[in-house]
Amino acid sequence: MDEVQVFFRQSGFSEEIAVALSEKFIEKSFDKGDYFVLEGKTNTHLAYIAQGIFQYFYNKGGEEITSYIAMEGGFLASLASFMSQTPASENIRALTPAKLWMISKKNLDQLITQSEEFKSFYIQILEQQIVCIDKSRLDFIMLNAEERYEKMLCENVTLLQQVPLQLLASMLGVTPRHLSRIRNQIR
Amino acid sequence: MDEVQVFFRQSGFSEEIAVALSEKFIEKSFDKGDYFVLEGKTNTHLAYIAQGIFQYFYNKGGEEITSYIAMEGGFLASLASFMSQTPASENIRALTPAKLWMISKKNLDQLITQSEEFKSFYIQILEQQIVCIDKSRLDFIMLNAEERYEKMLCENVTLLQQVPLQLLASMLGVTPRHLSRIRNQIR
DNA sequence: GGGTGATTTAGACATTTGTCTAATTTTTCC
DNA sequence: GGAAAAATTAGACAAATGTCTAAATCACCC
Repeated sequence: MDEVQVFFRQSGFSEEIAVALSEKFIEKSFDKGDYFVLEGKTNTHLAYIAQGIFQYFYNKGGEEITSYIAMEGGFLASLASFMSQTPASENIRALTPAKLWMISKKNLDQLITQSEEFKSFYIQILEQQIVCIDKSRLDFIMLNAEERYEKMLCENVTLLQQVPLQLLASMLGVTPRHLSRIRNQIR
Repeated sequence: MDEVQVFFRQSGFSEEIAVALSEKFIEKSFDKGDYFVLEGKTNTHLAYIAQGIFQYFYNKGGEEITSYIAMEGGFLASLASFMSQTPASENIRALTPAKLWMISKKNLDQLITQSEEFKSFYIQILEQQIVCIDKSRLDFIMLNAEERYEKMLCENVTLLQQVPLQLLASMLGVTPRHLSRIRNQIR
């Protein structure tokens, strides 16, 4: 569990607290295709992605619609399900072999209650998440598909290299056919 | 400042704490058209909407694009600007005469630091906001314009009654021309 | 209460995006 | 290394949405 400690040390926690925190986390490996969250089941753990890529997706009449792709260094949870401990309406699965540091809702709540410092840390994380999600939402209002693709091109080259285009298309809110047109046009 | 106290009492705080909290809030009235946040200026206060309707909008080459409409009982802030105290990239203004309870970033941080109870309350608010924004973002991926309009119809009748259709169109991510078509089709 | 400006609707046409399909290229796996 | 599956591209046409414009309706103000 060394790496988790290092993470918390780098996030500004003292050695002592970092050790205490890291004890609440469990490390888990995922094969490609393994599910972290399954639609209908409650999302019991929050995770930090130490390695790998995960896909959030919904089932809409048999078709899988990708809503987000999370990568190394990000957090993983079906937010509504985890926060209110109710069945998830989305799925999350590994697109590559992956390694997660997971903490249960119960342990997280305990940490938040017990450690003033961690509580502030959690607020920071929440605030960061809000800003990110809000910006992403805004992109759908302000930009057309081509602009959204170009933004993705700038901000996340790894995504382009490692994730099938059909998933990116779905995440951009267009069909693969149309993404192909967009890519053709840019050239 | 009575109403603010009532609000905090109803949110589960003790009389004593509710009084202390309410002292940090200032009440302010807005005329229709008054700005709460101006693009380029830092959003210094977080507000609770006691009365009125507010429009979030961006300037895109002279055109005003509405990203959100906030109503009575909601919170008001340009999130990224307020949280990191940097210049806002959006505007927020009153669509109707309005009344806000405002708290400065400094006072909010103080409350969060000083009151364990308030800190937890703030986490609750953040978590609620995340879930809301995330759902709204998802609507743009999962639903087409007509479905988004119908959802708005179900969930927020007040919006339909009190906000000009051109603004709703902008918020749905379509032109007024197309919203008119959608409304015509539903009949 | 009537004029003025804002809001809403809608026609005609252009552009964007989706659907269906098939060909081509790439990846995977034994 | 080669067969099978998956991913990517693209043609042809359909549906959705935007642009420009004008008419009709509504709201507001003196």
